[in-house]
Amino acid sequence: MRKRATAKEVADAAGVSKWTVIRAFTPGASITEESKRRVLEAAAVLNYTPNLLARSLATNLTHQVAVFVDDFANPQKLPFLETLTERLQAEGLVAVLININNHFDHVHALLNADQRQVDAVILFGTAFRNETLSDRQLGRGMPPMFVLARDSQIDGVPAVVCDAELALRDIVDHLYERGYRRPGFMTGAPALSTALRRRQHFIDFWKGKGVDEIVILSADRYSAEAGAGSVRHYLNDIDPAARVDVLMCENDILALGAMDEIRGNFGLRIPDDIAVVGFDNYELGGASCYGLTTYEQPRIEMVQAVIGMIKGRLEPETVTLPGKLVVRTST
Amino acid sequence: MRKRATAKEVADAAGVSKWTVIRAFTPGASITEESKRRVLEAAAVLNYTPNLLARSLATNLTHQVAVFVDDFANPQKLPFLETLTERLQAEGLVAVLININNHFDHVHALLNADQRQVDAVILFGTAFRNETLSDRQLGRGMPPMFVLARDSQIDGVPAVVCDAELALRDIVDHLYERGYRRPGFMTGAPALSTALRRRQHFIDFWKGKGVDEIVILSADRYSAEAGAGSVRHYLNDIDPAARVDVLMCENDILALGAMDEIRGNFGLRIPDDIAVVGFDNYELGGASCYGLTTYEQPRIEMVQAVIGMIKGRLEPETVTLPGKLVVRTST
DNA sequence: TTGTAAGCGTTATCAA
DNA sequence: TTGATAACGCTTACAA
Repeated sequence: MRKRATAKEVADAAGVSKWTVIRAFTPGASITEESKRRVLEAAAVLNYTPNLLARSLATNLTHQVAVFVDDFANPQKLPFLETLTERLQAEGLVAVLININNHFDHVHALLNADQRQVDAVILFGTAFRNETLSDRQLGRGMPPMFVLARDSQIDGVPAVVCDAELALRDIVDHLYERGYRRPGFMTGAPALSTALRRRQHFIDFWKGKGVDEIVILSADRYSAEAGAGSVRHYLNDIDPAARVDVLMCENDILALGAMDEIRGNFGLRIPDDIAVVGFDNYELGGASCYGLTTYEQPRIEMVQAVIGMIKGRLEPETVTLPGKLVVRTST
Repeated sequence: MRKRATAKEVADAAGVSKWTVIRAFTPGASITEESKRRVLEAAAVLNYTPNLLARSLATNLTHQVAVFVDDFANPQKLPFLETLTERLQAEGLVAVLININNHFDHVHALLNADQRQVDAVILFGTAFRNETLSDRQLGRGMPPMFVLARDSQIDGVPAVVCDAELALRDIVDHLYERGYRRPGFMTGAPALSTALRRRQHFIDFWKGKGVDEIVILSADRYSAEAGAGSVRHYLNDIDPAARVDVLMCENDILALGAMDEIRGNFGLRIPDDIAVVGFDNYELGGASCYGLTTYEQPRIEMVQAVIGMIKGRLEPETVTLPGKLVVRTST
C-alpha cells in the first residue's frame, strides 16, 4: 500500500501547525511569505500534495461530473467526448465516463453517481423515463442532471440540443430546391428516435411543401450495419418506379451504411438514383467516396452551454442551438 | 445545496447506533435480521445510501481508474472505451476519462489523478517519457500505471499490446503472396509511431523476404485528412513507374484517408495500381466502398488483461496478445 | 497571521 | 451482536 504524506506530517517537518500547511496550499489564504516558503519546502521534500478526496468530503464538492453514454457505435461521440472532457478540465472538473448497458442501467448508474457524490450528471445522447426512481429520489438527494444532444424526458431536467426544427427546415428546403419529391426517412433505435425530433420535423416540412407521402425506414440501432440492413430490406421489396428519390438518415453512420448498400449491393447511383442525407457531419462522411450531405451540430456551443449550467453561470433551462447545413455530392 | 441522509440519522430513526446501520449495508457483516430490517426500513424512508466518498477516505480505495487519452481522431478509440468502461464497471470500478492535451499534459493529469486517489491509471494509446517527474515521485505515492495499446516507455510500467511482430509477419506474408514487391509504409504522429513498432517490423519482414527498399511516408497525425495529405504529397512527386504497389498505413483512419486520395484525386485503382492495408479493423473500413484489408487487435483480451492486473489477479508485467488478419478487397 | 476545536461520513478495532 | 473510540485528511469558524 502506497503511503502519501499528510498535511500533519508536513506541518511537523516545517515546524508549523497543519492548518498553516493547508493555508500554504490555499490560494489567497492569509499566511506570511516565510511560513509559506518553509511549508512548500517541507512539502517538496516529503512529496506532499493535498488529498482531494478528503477535501471533497469536507467541502461536499468533488469536481467530478458523471457522463452517461449508451451508444458507442456512433463515431460522432468521440469529438463530443473530446470537447466535453477538454472544457470540463479547463474548469477544474473531470468526467467520469459511465457506460449505460444491459448490466448497468440508468437507475444503477444514477444511484452510483449519487453515492460517489458527483457534482452533476450529463446524460449524453441518452435519457430515460423515470419509472423506477420516485420523484422524491429524483428531486432531492440526486445530483443536478442535464441532457446533452437529445431531448429530455424528465420534468425539470434541462436539455441542450441542436435546433432540429431549424436543421430540418434547411435540409428539406435544400432537397426541395434540388428537385427531390419522393422523400424517405430512416430512423434508428426507436427509443432515441422520437427524442431527436428529426423525423417529425422532416415530415412536417415536406407536408408544408405539399409532399404528403413520406416513406419511413427503420433501423434498430445506430450503426452502419443497421443502416445497410434497413435500406436493403426496403430496396428488395420496392418497385423501382415507386422508389424514394432521396433518403434522409437520422445520423451519418446510418447514412454511410445505407450508401454502401445502395451502391455496392444494388448498383444504384448516388445521388442520381437515390440521394442521401445524414446528420452530424462525421469526418468520414466528407471523404470523396461518400461526399455525404449532412448537418453539423454546434458541438462546442452545446458543450459550453451544459458546462455553463453546471457551473451556475447559466440558468438551468433547455437550450436549443443552431447548427449548419453541409452540402456535398450525395444530394 | 442538496442534503443527503447520513448513517447517524438513519441510526436515530431506527433506534440503533450508526455502526449497526453501517453493518446493514455491509454484505456479510454480523447483524440480526431484525436489526437489519429496521435499519433498511428507516433508510428507505430517509432515502439513505452510503457515501462512497467517505468510504473511500476511510478505506483508501476509490474504485476509480483514470484513463488517459490523447488522440480522439481515431474512431477505434470508441469501441475500446466501450469495452473498457463496461468491464471496469463489471468489476465495481469506474473510469475517469482524462483528455491529455496542450492545456493538460501527462504530468498535470498524473498529479491530479494521484490527488484524486484513483486506484490506477491507464495510459490508453498514449505514453510519455518521464522528464518532469522524479523517480521518487513516480515510484512512491503515484497510483499504479498501465499502458494500453502501445509500448510503455517507462521502466516498471507494464504495457498490454497487440503482438506487432506476429501481426506484421502475417501482413507481410499476405502481401508477398499476393505478389506485391514495392512496399510503402505510412506512419502517423512520430511520438506514437515508434512505440507501436509496426513500421520496424514491416521493414524487417520485407527484408527477410529480400525486399530492402521500403518507402516511408509520414503523416503528422492519425486522421483521415493527414493520411490523405501524406499520400498526396507522395503521389505528386513520384514517377508512376517507381511508385509503391502496396501502401501499409499505421492505422485504419490513415488508410481510409489515403484511399480516398488515391482514388478520388489521382484516379488510381485499388488494389490494381496501389494496394492499401490498415490496422485496427475499424467498422467503416469494411464498408463496400473501402474493403480495407486490416488487422484486428484483440480488444477484449487486452482490456481484460489490464483490468486483471489492476485487480491483482494477474502479475503486472507487459503482455503481448495475438490479433487477427482481416483480408478484404484493398489487397 | 497562527493555532485550536469541531465536523465531513465513513471504516477498523476492540470491548461489552 | 452491538456500541464505543479512534482514525481517514481535509475545511470551516473562531479564538489567540
